[in-house]
This record gives sequence, C-alpha cells and structure tokens, in this order.
Amino acid sequence: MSVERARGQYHHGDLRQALLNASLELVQEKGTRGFSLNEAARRAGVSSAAPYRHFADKEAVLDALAHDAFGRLHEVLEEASSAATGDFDAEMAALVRAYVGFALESPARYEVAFGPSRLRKGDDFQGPAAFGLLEAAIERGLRAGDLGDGTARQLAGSTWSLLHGVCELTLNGRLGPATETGETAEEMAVRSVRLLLAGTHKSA
Amino acid sequence: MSVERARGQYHHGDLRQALLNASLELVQEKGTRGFSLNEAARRAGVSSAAPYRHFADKEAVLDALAHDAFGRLHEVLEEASSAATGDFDAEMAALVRAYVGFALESPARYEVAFGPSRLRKGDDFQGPAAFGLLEAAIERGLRAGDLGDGTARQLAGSTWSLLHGVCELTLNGRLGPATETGETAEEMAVRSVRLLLAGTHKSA
DNA sequence: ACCTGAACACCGTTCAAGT
DNA sequence: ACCTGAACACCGTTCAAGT
Repeated sequence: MSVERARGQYHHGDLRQALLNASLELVQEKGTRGFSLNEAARRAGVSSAAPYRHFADKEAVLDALAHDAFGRLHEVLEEASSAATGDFDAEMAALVRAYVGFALESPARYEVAFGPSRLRKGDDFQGPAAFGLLEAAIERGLRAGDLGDGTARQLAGSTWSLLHGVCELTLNGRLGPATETGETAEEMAVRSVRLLLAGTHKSA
Repeated sequence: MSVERARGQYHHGDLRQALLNASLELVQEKGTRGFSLNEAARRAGVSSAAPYRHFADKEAVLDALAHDAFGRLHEVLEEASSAATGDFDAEMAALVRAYVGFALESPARYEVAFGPSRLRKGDDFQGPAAFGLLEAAIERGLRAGDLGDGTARQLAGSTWSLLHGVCELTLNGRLGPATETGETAEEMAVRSVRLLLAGTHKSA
C-alpha cells in the first residue's frame, strides 16, 4: 500500500510495473468493473496523472495485464507440454490440469485475459501461441494414431472451448446443478476433454 | 433517446422497465464496463437519482438484466426442446443451435448473464432451469440407449461448458487460430457436442 | 408513492508547470 | 524524461424537498 519514496525523488525504478502490480491486485479485489486507475495510482504512490506517461488510458492498463496473462498461460502450458512422456492421454491430462490450475490460481489474470477487451488477433500476444501448444499436442496424437477422425485445428478449437467453458463457469458460479457432482473443476475438465477426444473414434 | 413526457407528469408507465431497456442498449454499445447508470437514467428521461427508487444500486440493474437474460435463454431452449421428434441427435443439435443463436443474437444479454455478477445459486433465476433442459434431454438419450456411459448431470455439465466456451470465445475473439477453420460458431458447437457425446460410447 | 435538485466524494483525462 | 497540481466533465449515491 504505502510506498517508501526517497525525499525529492519521483518514484522507484519502474512505475509501469508498479502500476500493473497494483492494478492486478485491484482487479483481484473488485473485478474488472470495480477497477479504478486512480486507486491503482494511489497504491503505487503517484498522482492520478502519472499513469498517463505509461499507458494511453485505463483500458490500456487492462490490455497490458491481458497481454501478461496470456504470456503466463503460455509458459504454464509449455511446461506441461515439455514434460511429455509419449503417453498421449497423460500429456493431454497434464495440459488440461495446467490450464485449469492457471485459471483457478490466477482468476484475475484469467478474467482479464479472456474477458472483453481491445486485444484482438494480430495484436502480438501469446494467446494464439498457447492455443498452438494444444493444437501441436493433438497433432501428435493424430499422427500416432491415438485419435480418430478430425483436423488438429478443429479438435484444438473444441478442446480450447471446453477448457474455457469449465474455467469461466466455475469462476463465475454458473455451472448450475453441475456444481453438485462432487467433481472438482480439474476433474471435470480432464473427464470432459477425454470424452471429447474419445469421440473422434466414433464420429460415424 | 428523448422521451415524450406529458407536462407536469413524472414519467410514463414503467420506469423500471424503461431503465432496463436503456441499460441493455448501453451494455450493447459500451459493454458492461462502459455502462453508466446516470446515462441510462438520462436516456429514460429521468434524473440520476430516480433509478434508486427501483434498484438498490448500479450492480442491481445488471443483476436484473442477468435475471431476464436467463429467462430468455430458458425460453429459447424450451422452444427447441419442445420440438422434439424422438431423434436424439436432432434434438441435441436443435438445443445447441438455440443456445448459440441466443448468444450471438443477444451478446449483451449473454455477457450480462454469464459474466461476473452477484447472481449466485439460490437467487431464483432461470439459469439452473436452462441447465435442467439440457440435462433432461441427455437423460432421455441415456434411457433410449443413444448414449453410452455417464450420468446425465455430468454429461450436461460438460456440454454446458462446451457451449459456453464456444460462445464466449467467439464473442470475445479469443478462439485464436481456430477462427480460420471456415466453421461458423454454430457449426463448431454442433460438431463439438456431437463429438463429446459420441465419446460416451468409447470411454474405455 | 415517485421523482427532482442539490450536494459530496470519486473517477478518467488533460495540461501547464516543476525537477 | 517523468511527475505534480489544478482543472473539467462525469459518475455513483444520498437526502431533503416537491407533487
């Protein structure tokens, strides 16, 4: 909260990052709708005009958070991917657990990454790359004969959607009666993805 | 925008509904983050204090919109459900198309219904009922032998998640490379759900 | 019962001025 | 180059007062 500032100096090293940290904290506490740029500035120990040296506007701060969040998601998936053992089912389960783990451990990052924002295709963020890791794993499964019919891209799209659905519905409390199955979100995701991919063997 | 008000009178019939209409319009234009209660009041032709006779605060307006949105989703799914022909696959496809159609035709309603809000289980809204229609259809499929292993609730949870994922990722532009498969969101949803349910026959 | 008008604290953003 | 201070229009919310 309070910030030690050497007398006479403006601010410690990196105000941009300090603002991002404070902003993420705020989104965590009040959600993306309750987030206030002025309060972020206050928590970073600067005036409310200071952020505008580093960000075009309030939305740009959220865009930067989304950018970082996709970077982290990509890292997390890559780590899970690199631990591949050749067992396709195990690798997919690891990817699924990594994805769901990220969402549940960093709900603020997840909300900001996948919620409505100005980030779009062609904006140089790691969203497509994260998708690519999923697609690559599925591609390997197809080549190894672990999967039936389908293109890797389409199957990755379905899986990506399924994962997002599970995480967001869990975070926003919109799973309805499915909340009472005794399954954790992680278990539900693993089971569902397994089901989806098993379907490729019998898509008559 | 401008409102005809008989001289001397406060407002036409139903200010509450007028505020909801204006608010939905606003969410449509600027998203749930850009939505301002003062502007909604202005568009309804009343002072900025007037809404507080009908809603506790700004969030309560969004809650009411979410409530209505789930009511509509339920209606739409019920209509699709009632047109059941006995063909399980066709009935599921109809439900899927109805769901996706609702999301794409009423993105503001969809965002407000499934986005973060104070609506929770036990709040008397039609979210769980909508889920129930999906679960009931799957239950019929199980009994008729159209589906393999699984409980209706778990399968409905997976399907509900998949549908939500497809719609939200489409609306927020987060499908990544899967945007370029030539499939519409509706086709993607139908194919994915078919895949998921086909998986019940081979969940070895 | 339902709405207005004025008020208050706060927010997003701009800009001249300071170091 | 980076930040402050003051300013402006706007927002959410409250409350006394009007009909």
